[in-house]
Amino acid sequence: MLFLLTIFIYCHFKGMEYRHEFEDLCPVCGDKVSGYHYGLLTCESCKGFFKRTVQNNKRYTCAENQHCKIDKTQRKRCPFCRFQKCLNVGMRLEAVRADRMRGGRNKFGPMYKRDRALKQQKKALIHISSFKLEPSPSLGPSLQSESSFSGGLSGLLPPLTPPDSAYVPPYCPPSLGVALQSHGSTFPGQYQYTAATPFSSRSIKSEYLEQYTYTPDSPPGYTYPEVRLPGSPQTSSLPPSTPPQLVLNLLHCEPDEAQVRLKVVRYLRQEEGGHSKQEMVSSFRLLCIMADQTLFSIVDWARSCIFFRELQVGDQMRLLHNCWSELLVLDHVCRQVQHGKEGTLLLVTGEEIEISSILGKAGPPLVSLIQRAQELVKRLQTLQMDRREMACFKFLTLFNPSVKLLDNQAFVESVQEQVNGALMEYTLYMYPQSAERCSQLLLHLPELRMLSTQAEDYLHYKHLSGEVPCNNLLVEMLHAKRAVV
DNA sequence: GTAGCCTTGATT
DNA sequence: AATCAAGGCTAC
Repeated sequence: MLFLLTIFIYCHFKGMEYRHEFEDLCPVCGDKVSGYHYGLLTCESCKGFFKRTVQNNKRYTCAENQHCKIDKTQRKRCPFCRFQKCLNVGMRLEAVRADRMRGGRNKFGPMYKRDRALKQQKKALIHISSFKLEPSPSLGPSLQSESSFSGGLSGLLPPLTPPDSAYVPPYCPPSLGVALQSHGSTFPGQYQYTAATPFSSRSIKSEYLEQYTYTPDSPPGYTYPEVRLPGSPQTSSLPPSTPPQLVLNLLHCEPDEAQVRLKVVRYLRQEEGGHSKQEMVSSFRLLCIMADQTLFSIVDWARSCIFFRELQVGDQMRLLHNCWSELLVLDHVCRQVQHGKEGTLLLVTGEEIEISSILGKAGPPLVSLIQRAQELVKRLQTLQMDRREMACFKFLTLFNPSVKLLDNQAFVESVQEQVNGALMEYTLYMYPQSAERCSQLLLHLPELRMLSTQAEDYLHYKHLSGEVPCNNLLVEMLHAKRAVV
């Protein structure tokens, strides 16, 4: 009986949500919608705000912690957060015309039409079956269905018991357990859209889809390629009309590179300082410390991540034990893809080193590892893999459904599926001219896995010969995995 | 700077 | 001719 009541309440709640969805409320501030503006249905004021911001290249700063609530009454208080929300819900920079031409239509016309039809369809469906738990998957995500609610994504998750943060499995190795449960080490500044970045170095070209970078400190000369040119052939079925919200959310989980860099550099200095000048810290040892610190930041990233933080600590550990080396390799590879300079490697510390200088000193196993990784980097560079796709890769790696003995296997599988779907949708949306882009990207995951296995083997070998510093997370992970397998 | 209303002009 | 999403104008 209680079960039925729960179902009823749940249905009722979902029903309310759907009703909400079709009310004409601005996804940014909740005010009344006045029409499609810059990619989606918004109110007149947010339309104007978005236009002023983009046209005048405005830069705002947030006086709080960049999480200000934006509603009708408070929308004027923090333009930074308002603009961030505009971007988050999917307002399109490229719909603001650089030439300020008035009137006419832009390329979004068909998209608006399609969205209207989709909304109608969905409305009809909900009218017919108002007690259905989930909307028909065949309808696909609506333009604004998820973005209309600040907590929209949690609605996608199955109901879960709250994570039991006090529980530590008996086999829990010390430092990972501590890292997973400590609450003082998260990065305060996660990646956020900043009002300054998208327009800082160039003007917005009307009708061109420019992909803007989210990193405040990405190399100044590096711009992402322009895709979906006006004349580019479209596939027979229209690409999705907005980027899937999930992909945007995944990117938001990314840690602040500058913070990670600072942390690692600080730790390395401390480590170097602890030794006298005579006993210089070996480069391999430094490399281990760097990797170790990177691993800590990866664990920190995972802990604060959407989906992952919903899991119980036991499952969190199992997932991390499974993929730590893959995530480390992926971190390295992604950094190189973004770095984009052939012949040099960009370290997590921000230092740039010549590959030739390493190859000269390193032994054959490390040389092979570096070369193999560089080949992967090259292939991903050719594909021009973007940051959002990289964020998806991290999640696909972390939520590996083949990990055994999980308490919540179904959840991990569902995340894998959701991210996979979102990546597919994202690539279709962003790169409609290459329908097979998603699979082209995914083809590289096995190589990533093989690389990480090779790296683990190398580390294990080095560990056995006593060259890896003790008491680090790296070794702990190495042992944990080998103990299980 | 904000936001409501006005003008414009390609598309239908 | 009607539509409607761009940019413009202006009282606040």
